[in-house]
Amino acid sequence: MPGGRHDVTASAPQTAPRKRAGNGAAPQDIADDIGLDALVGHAGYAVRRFQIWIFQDFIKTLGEVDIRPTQYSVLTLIGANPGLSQMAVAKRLGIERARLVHLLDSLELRRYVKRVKSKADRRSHALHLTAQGETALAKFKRLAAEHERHVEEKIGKENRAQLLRILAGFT
Amino acid sequence: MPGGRHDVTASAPQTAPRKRAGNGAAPQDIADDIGLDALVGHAGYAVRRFQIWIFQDFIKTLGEVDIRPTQYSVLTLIGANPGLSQMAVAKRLGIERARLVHLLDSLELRRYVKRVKSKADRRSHALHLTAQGETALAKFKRLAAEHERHVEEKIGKENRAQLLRILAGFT
DNA sequence: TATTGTTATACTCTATAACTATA
DNA sequence: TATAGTTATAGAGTATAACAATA
Repeated sequence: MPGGRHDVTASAPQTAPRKRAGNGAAPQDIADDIGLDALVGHAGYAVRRFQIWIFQDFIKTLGEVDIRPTQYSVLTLIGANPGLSQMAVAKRLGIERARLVHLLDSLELRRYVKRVKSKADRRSHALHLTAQGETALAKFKRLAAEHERHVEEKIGKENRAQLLRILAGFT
Repeated sequence: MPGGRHDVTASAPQTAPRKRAGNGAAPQDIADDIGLDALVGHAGYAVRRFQIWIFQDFIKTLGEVDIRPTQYSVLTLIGANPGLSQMAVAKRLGIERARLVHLLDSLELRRYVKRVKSKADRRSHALHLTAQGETALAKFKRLAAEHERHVEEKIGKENRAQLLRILAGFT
């Protein structure tokens, strides 16, 4: 990528913000003084930019184990609620059930998850982590916690807590 | 859509939050008591879910004019900075320049934008709104402001302001 | 009839690479 | 040689529709 804003290479800039004051999150590394007009007042714009940054840091931090945010959320949910059906997981995480099929295919191939035929309802599968999946998830959680520290370094501990409080209703 | 969490049909629930206390953003309409475990502590998860909600409300609110968030951001940026090159717009908004080509193709087809050959650098195009584009953008901004009010109703005026402050560095 | 998992298709978005015309 | 715009391709992700097995 040609040195764009999506660059996550420097994960903790915290060292003295330049130009526009702010909280340590410095977007304008290079001098482009282009006004955003109405965009600065739109929550969606800021949220989207932040979400891109945060996902890229997550992907990078968990790069060594090749786990992406959605895969992590699926594994965590199954780990905390063994026996869930695919529909239940899809609904809880807001993933299309058609897409979950492929996500689980790949997680099953990697031996993290197994589909067990449900006896109660023979249409559905009960989802479980394998022993290997449990071990792996523990490591993923440690890396995810590291990613979370990057977020703190980026926006500040207090602001991160505020954010979680404000958005708690959407989880 | 089978009544999922992505449902944006009821845009302003504000009327008495049920179950988990919170700020009016109610995710658990139906009784599924599935624990999220580590996910509740991850800013990225909450931010992603919120971003999906906010974009869907934007798309719905600007549905009558068929303008999506990215198109709106491009039009707004050009409107505020006439003569920008495609590279400048792409960099400022964090869009791949390859993708911007198609975005501009469609906006040019709809007569909102025109590409003018730059005399200074004959490789680049100076981007401008057409008269029609100016008029249309004014309407888009009114609708976007309406969308922004939906956000306020959803998370609260104070929280929205906090959010903008916390994420100001990412715009 | 309705639901679960599945397959398939289309469209959006991201990430690259390569080409052209300029610089 | 480097850059601006373009074209093309591959991979996620989203949104649908339809089908088989089962309820």
